[in-house]
Amino acid sequence: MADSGLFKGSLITIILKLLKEDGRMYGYEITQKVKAATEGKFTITEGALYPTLHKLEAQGILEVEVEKVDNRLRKYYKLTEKGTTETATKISELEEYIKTLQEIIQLKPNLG
Amino acid sequence: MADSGLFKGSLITIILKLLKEDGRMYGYEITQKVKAATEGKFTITEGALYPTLHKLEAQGILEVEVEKVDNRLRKYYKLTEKGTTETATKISELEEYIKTLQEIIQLKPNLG
DNA sequence: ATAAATACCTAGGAGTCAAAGGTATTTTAT
DNA sequence: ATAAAATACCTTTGACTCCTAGGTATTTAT
Repeated sequence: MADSGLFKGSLITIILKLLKEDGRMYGYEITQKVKAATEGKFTITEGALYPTLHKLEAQGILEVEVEKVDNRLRKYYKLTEKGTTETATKISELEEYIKTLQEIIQLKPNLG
Repeated sequence: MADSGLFKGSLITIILKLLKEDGRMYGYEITQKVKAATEGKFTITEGALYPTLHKLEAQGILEVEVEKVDNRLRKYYKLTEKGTTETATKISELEEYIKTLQEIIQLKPNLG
């Protein structure tokens, strides 16, 4: 997709997945991790990320621990119990969606 | 994704892919084909489809042939030459996107 | 006779993400 | 020493995509 942006719904699932694997992360760390893990193919912008983190926190999916490192603020996010369940759901929905999408994209011409 | 709608960008690619395989199709036919091919998992709504067809036509990606069948109007769409190129691009972009998405979703925990 | 299916359409709204701006500190390069 | 880049947070506004909900008209099934 070059730089035509993230797919609808994928942002939240990506965040949850990273938190599932890493235990806890702070916002800036998430942006860097995604960039590194995808070799720059995906970029999570801060304008999308921070509001989403706040929303997930308000929904009880994430919880926050604030820490001061080198006089700079860091807000570490991690999954709540509800968030862990939600993550599993989101990931399998995404996998299911991708599977269906691939089936369509790989449709062969009607022979005959 | 249950019925939480199509991913951003996938609608156009799906339309183009179907037209690539079928040669020409009319709007209503596209909605039925997608429903059938995905066993109801994807539904292309008419409110999304028709404006998109018009847009693609305006962009010179599709062209139209109007026919009257049983006194009912049908607008058959097919790819222009430009549309054929565009289709190839969109499909490989989508495949690339899916690949990256899967890499993220299948990330394993950092051992150690 | 009525409902469902076929076939087209649009206006308005909801939701997701990005662009572009802001603050403040620390590190690196000059 | 100074300037720039990186780290780390944030919000407002807007673009874009798709859906909801309505509409018209004909044909087929009940």
